[in-house]
Amino acid sequence: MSSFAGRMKEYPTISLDRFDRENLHARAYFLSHCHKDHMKGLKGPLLKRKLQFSRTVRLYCSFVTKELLLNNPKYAFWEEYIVALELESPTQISLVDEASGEKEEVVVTLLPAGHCPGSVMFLFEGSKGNVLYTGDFRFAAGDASRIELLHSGSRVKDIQSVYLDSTFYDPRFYQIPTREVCLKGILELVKNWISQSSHHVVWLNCKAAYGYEYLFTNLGDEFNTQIHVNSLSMFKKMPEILSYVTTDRRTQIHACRHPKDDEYFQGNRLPCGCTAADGTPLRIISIKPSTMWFGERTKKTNVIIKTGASSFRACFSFHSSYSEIKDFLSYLQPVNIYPSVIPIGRTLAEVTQLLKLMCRKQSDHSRLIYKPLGVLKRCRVERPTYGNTHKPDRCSCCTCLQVTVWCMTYKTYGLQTFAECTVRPHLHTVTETKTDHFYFVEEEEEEHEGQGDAKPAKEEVMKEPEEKMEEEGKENCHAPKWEDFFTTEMLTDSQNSQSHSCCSVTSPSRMTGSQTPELFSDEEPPGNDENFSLTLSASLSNHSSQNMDSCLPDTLILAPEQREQGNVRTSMTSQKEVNDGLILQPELDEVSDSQASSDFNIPCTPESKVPQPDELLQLYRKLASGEERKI
DNA sequence: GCGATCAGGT
DNA sequence: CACACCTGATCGC
Repeated sequence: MSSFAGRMKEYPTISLDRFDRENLHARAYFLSHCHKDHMKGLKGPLLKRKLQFSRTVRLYCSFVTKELLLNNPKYAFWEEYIVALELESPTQISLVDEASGEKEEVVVTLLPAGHCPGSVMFLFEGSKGNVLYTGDFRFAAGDASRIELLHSGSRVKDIQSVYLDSTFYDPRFYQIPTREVCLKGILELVKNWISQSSHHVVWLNCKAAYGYEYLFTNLGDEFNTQIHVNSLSMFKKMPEILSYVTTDRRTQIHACRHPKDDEYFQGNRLPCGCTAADGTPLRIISIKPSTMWFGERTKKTNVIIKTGASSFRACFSFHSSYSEIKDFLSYLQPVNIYPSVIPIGRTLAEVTQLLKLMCRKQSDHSRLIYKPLGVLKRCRVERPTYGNTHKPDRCSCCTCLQVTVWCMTYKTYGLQTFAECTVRPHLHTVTETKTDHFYFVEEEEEEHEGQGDAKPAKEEVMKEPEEKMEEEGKENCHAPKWEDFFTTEMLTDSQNSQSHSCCSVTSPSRMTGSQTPELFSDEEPPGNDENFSLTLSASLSNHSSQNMDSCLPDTLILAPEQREQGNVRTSMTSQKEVNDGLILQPELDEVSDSQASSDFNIPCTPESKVPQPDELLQLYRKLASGEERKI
């Protein structure tokens, strides 16, 4: 449940998903989706009064959210103040202080969040950088890379902060079966039951929340039926959903909920009654969608659990799992991540600490220059060596003794390239990329201010020396290992995602590798069931033992405790080595820096700042005079 | 009487 | 197996 206070550090005059307290002073409101925990204060009389006296304050949301919101009469007063925005369509919004007239412009883009109908993330782009507020979301691994508007050209945008749905950001929730797998399990369970006779019916015991609709549409398609619900009004303008629901209770699949004091519900399982129109008793099973999660080393997952003679739980999650969140964050690499939910049993400090591991490293700016180069094959060009046996590379464009370039190309995670000049550094700019080479050349201006000394011609500084790979051992011949680039914490995740890392087109459902979910599990002691259990027996397994499968030899993922212990040790070591200048850590820098490669054929990020010639000149002078650490 | 908040249940 | 929401008790205005 969201505990987000409503405001973002970068754009504090905006309020999102909270409408009380300080949020009463916002210049604009944003609603990510229509769940109550994101609507706190939305019907408050103070806010209502404020709107009546305002000419500019509006509530921005998706069209579907607007429809769902206004379906509730308590929120009807919002109608004239809501501005529905199209998905994936950047829109400029003026944030006006009505007292002073002061104005700030921000561009907002709604990105589908996969949480419930109408749910979106908000991407804000303005003077304080790019900020992503996720609302609640369920992304599968790899989904972020498919969202065009998170990219500028082929690169991921520079995200300053992510305000994150961290509901399951805890290693305990390492894996939640994919929607596809869960759906398959439910379809099979329903099929096995309702095919027995027309009096066999299924009750989907759904909470009163939006988000189950795709379950209805898939069941409807599969069994060519409609799903019985209490009301159609909220879907009246949504034909995609409307055609799958009905208020006619003569159907085999129900998602109705019990009306208050409904006599039918007393002692019965189906809220709308337990007999057919002709008086025949219905044979009812209930399926309760619930979140199920599985540990890192779990091999088998069961997406259906039998909880009683005629009751089941079915795996269903509105939120991304830990591994899905990590995949998402690894891809975006924001500078800051702020949790909007504290998982049960955790503290804010713990979650914040865990999220720090996923933030872009910000330390030691002076040593590193970030150069996003586009999409290349993974390769390491050079590894810094400080021993006597390895001769430093000489920069061929000048007297610079050593230029060390790290190249990591990894489509799923975005390209990061890092350059370090340890002696008399120059500012080099990438102008060309190839499969296994890239080139650094001097910037071409600087002519007007004459230091008069040699202006190096545009030429190659360094290529990949194939032989350098030998020192890494044979296993490193083809590509660098992830250990070389990330902390162990990140690595562990990367190991898990090796399969998708190498092929970003791989189905996201394959993210968790070898884990082949089983469809059904039985919590009941054996022998207490009716004949229906026979139809399931082939795929039943013991739920309580599911986490004991972790020792199976084909489980490749490390255990959490191993991972964490290893992480602490390795992180400390690598940090020391970084401090000692022995190992380069991948670092990112401001986007404006990245845009210096003017002849690189990927379009610039619109909001980024291209350095002016005079700024570059100053930079060069500082570098030349050995002031590199102040850059 | 109304709204906010919390606990507890599903 | 930790979603979101409802109900009821309590408190303050």
